[in-house]
Amino acid sequence: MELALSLGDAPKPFTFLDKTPKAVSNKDLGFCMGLGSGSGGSSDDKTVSREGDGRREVIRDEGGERRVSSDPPVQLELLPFSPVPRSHPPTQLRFPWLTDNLVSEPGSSDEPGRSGLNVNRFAAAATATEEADDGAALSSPNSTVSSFQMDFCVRNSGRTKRDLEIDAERACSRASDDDENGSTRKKLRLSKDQSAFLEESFKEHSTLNPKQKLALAKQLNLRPRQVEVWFQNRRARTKLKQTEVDCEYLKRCCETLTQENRRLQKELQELRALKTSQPFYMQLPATTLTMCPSCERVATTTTTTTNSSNAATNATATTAQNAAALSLSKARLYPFPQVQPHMHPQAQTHQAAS
DNA sequence: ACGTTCAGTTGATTTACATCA
DNA sequence: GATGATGTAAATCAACTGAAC
Repeated sequence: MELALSLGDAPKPFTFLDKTPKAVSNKDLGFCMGLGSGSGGSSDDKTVSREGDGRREVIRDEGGERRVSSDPPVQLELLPFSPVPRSHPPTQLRFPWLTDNLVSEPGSSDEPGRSGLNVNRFAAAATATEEADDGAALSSPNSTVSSFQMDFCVRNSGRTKRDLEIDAERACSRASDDDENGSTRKKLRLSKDQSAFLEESFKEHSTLNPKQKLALAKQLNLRPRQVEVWFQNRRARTKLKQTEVDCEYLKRCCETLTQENRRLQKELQELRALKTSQPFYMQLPATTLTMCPSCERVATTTTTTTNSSNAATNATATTAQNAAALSLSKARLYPFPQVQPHMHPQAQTHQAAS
C-alpha cells in the first residue's frame, strides 16, 4: 500500500503506478501449500517511510514495493499547483513579483467585460495614503477598511454602489468598535477578494520568500506578518485535509487487506483439508523419489510445491481467477506428475565438467 | 544569532439551530 | 402556524507561542 502525497510540489506521477499489479509471490503471502509446513513466514512487516515535505509515504514489505489494492492512491488537489478548473477561470489576480502580470487599466481593456483587479492601481492608492504609516496602520483594525477597499477593485463583484456603501459603513463600524478596546486581540476577517488573491498566490508558491511576502502584503494592504500567518495557516489546512484523505484511504486499504487475509486463510484451510483427506497421494513409492544431494529436495515434491505456489501466486487475482487456480492446484495433486530426475544446477555443472 | 516553518493553542467571529414570546 | 428576537454550541479562521531546524 502506498501513499503518495504532494503538498509542496507539483503532483508527480506515482512511481508505483508504473508497476503493473504483479502476482504476489508466495513468499510475500507466507503461503505454502507444498508439504504441510503451512507456516508460511508472514512477511507483513511493513515499514513506513516518510519523506519530509515531499510527503511521499511508502509502505513496503521485504519484497520491495508492491500494491495491495487496486484502488489508486488518493491524492488531493490541495494546491499549490492544482490546475484551476476551466469552468472556473481564475480571477484576474496578479502577483506582485511577476513583473509581466500587470493588469490592464479598465479603460484600456482589450477584453470586454473584464474590469480586472487592478492591484497596482489599488496598491498605489493605498501606498499614497498609508505608506507613511509604515505598514502598521495597514492592518487590523484598519484591515477591515482595507478589505473594503479591495472590494472596489475586484472584478465580477456584481455589487451595486449601495452594497459597497453598506460594506463601507460596516467596515467603519467594526473599525471604530475595535478602536474602543485596543487591548484585545483583533479578529480580522480577510475579505473574499483578499483571500482569493492569497489563494492564487498559494497556488504559485506555498511558501513565500521575504520579497514575495512584502510585495503581497503591499498589494493586499496587509501587514507582511498577516500574509505570513495566512500562508502558515493555509499550509496547515492543506496538511490537515490531506491527512483526512490519507486516513480514509488507509481505512479502505485495511478493509481490503482484511478481506484478502480472510480469503487466503480460507483457501489455505481448504488445501490443508484436501491434503489430509487424500494422504495416499503423498505416499510415493520409494523408487520414484529422487533426492537432490545438494539441496535435499525431492524432485516430485518440488514439482508439487511449484504448482502449489502458483496457486498462491495467483492469490491477488480476482476471486474467479483464484477459484480457477485453486481447482487447478487441486487437480494437479491427484494425477501425480511423472517423476523426473531432479538435477541440481550445481550437479549439472559438475557432470558437464567431468 | 537570526529567520523561517510547524504544531498546538487562543480567541473573535460566523453559522446553525432551538426556544420563546 | 408564521415571524422575529434571543441564546447557545459548533465551526471557522486570524493570530499567537514555543520548539525545531
